[in-house]
Amino acid sequence: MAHLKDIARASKVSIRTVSRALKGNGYVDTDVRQRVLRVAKSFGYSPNLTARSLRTGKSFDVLAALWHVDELNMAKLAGLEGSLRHHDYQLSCLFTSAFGEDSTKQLLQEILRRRPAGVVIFTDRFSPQRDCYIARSLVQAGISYIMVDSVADDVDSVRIDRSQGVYDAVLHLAAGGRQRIAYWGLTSDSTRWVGYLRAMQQLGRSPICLELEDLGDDNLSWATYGRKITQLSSLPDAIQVFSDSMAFSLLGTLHAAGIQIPQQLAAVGFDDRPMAALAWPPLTTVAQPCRETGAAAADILLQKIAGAEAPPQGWSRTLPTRLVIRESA
Amino acid sequence: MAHLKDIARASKVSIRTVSRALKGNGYVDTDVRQRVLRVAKSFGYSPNLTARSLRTGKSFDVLAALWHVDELNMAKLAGLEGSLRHHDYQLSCLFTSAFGEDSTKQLLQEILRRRPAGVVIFTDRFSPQRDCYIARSLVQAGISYIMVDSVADDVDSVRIDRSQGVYDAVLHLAAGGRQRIAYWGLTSDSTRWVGYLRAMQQLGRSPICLELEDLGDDNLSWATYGRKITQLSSLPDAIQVFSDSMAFSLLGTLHAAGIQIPQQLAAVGFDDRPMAALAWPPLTTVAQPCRETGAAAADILLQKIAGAEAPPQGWSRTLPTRLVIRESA
DNA sequence: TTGTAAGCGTTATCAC
DNA sequence: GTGATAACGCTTACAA
Repeated sequence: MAHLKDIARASKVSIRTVSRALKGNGYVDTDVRQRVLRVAKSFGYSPNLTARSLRTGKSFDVLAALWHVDELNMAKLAGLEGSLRHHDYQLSCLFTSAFGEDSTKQLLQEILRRRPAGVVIFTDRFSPQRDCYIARSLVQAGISYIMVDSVADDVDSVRIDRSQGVYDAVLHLAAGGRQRIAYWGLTSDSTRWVGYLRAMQQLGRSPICLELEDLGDDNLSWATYGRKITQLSSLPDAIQVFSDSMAFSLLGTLHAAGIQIPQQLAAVGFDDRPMAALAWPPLTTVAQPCRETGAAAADILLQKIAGAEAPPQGWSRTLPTRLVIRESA
Repeated sequence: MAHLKDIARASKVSIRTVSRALKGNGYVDTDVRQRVLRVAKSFGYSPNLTARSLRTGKSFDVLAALWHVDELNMAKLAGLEGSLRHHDYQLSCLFTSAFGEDSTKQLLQEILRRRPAGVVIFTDRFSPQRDCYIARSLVQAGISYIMVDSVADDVDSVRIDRSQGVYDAVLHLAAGGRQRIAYWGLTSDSTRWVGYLRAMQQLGRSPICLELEDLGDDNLSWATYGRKITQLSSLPDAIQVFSDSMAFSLLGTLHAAGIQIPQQLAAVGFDDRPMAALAWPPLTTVAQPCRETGAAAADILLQKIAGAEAPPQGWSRTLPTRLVIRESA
């Protein structure tokens, strides 16, 4: 692998001149520049990034830390990497699942050890206090960060407008003539529930929550709940489901109970996992803007790294979802 | 951030001694070592990896290149990262989807530019020639590599014994009393088909292939094919399906056609995606050993990086699948 | 057992 | 415009 020195020798100029010619940041005679560029190309030169980093004190590594190993995060990661690469940054990953006890501390240590230019935290959406702690620690260490999907509102995060997504879906159900639109989900994520309530209020209807009384029992699977739904004395004619996963369970259960979808009951999921298109009937669902989320995270993080001022509304950004209408509703 | 110099000054010894004390590779007086270690700890010292890399000429970056953005690769990636981290290597990612035309060339250029210690190629299982080309290029550039799931047999790759997986599944179906066990899949991946044929031969039965005559038409979705299956004049009583995705389509279709699963027809998928457990009925399927695949890739790659001799049978390794029995078969 | 000094490949300062 | 030369923080011969 060729070095600056080799090119300097071959072009009969000094290293400094080669450096200037290649980066185009100083005055170099046009002829000399041409020659140097040609030689560099013929040598297949590409700078040693390690040396550059050491000298400039700058890193071009962005570290992503992930809790959930799933396809949604994978797509967000892909969007992130594409944007970073476009700006000559590289993406490294850290899967927290491989950490043991005291994983947050270990994660932070590992981050500090690697001295990345910035960090992207893909939160698990269930630990706002942890998010805050991590954010504080990183700020203190002088490392730029952006989170993805944090529900803590005092950290910089790219968020997805889940509330609006559910709102849109419920209005779609109503527009389709559905009268009794229910919600089946978890209270631990309030954003979707809030969107449902807003929509029902907008429609002037009373909310119907399918959260059954013994939901606290973790041993009952979603499928079991689905079966309970089919046994309700009065079935709703539409259900907004928390996630595609739960919607899948429900769909099968409804089929098994002989309930026609969407004729008797419409169902809408959330996430738009690839499987949604393969369900029977193909699942209408609220799509997360995965690639865009990753791209937005890259955009914000690079600005922070560059030392830009935070915009008046802060760094956080909320991206819209997209209702994907298929056959289930 | 503290440097070796700072610790040396504070401990009243030379940089060299600090280095030795911390790495434990030379003779250092016990007292001195204790003191240095204490000071280093109080300073929160951690070595500058960039400087170390530059000096030693070694990189501790492993680069993973991925074609498919899905949860299976994500799990393999997680397994890979965990193992690498355990050996103080870090994992960087490159998603080929973000490359434009001529993506293979671009990918190789990007790999060379970054000078990683090694490369893991997560192939798309459909381009053996490309795999070979990439492998040759990397070897020529002196970069250690390992592939994941390559179907080219002259490259080093961690493979999954899909053939055996399907074989096991078909035998399971037979053990459950199924008489007419069919296979529904793509010919483009022959490994699974071969496993099916082997099993049927072992059972002394004739294979039943559900690949319908107009399978060449890409516009027909899997669901459409599923419907065709329900319309067969004589239905099989078990189907080994190519993938969980296709099995999902099929399951819904069969339900819609009023076919009881597994009573009338048993179905087995392949992959064990998380969704499989949520299907109705929960899908019996052949699980890919994702984390293990990633770990094996790390293991082999690190050996190659260390300059170890290839074992007599070559670097490639084939991992067993695991039959996950749920309710669909 | 410990210290001195050179060097990894780049970038940046300054004088010519 | 261009060229010596120092410096980034670490590792490692070699000397003491």
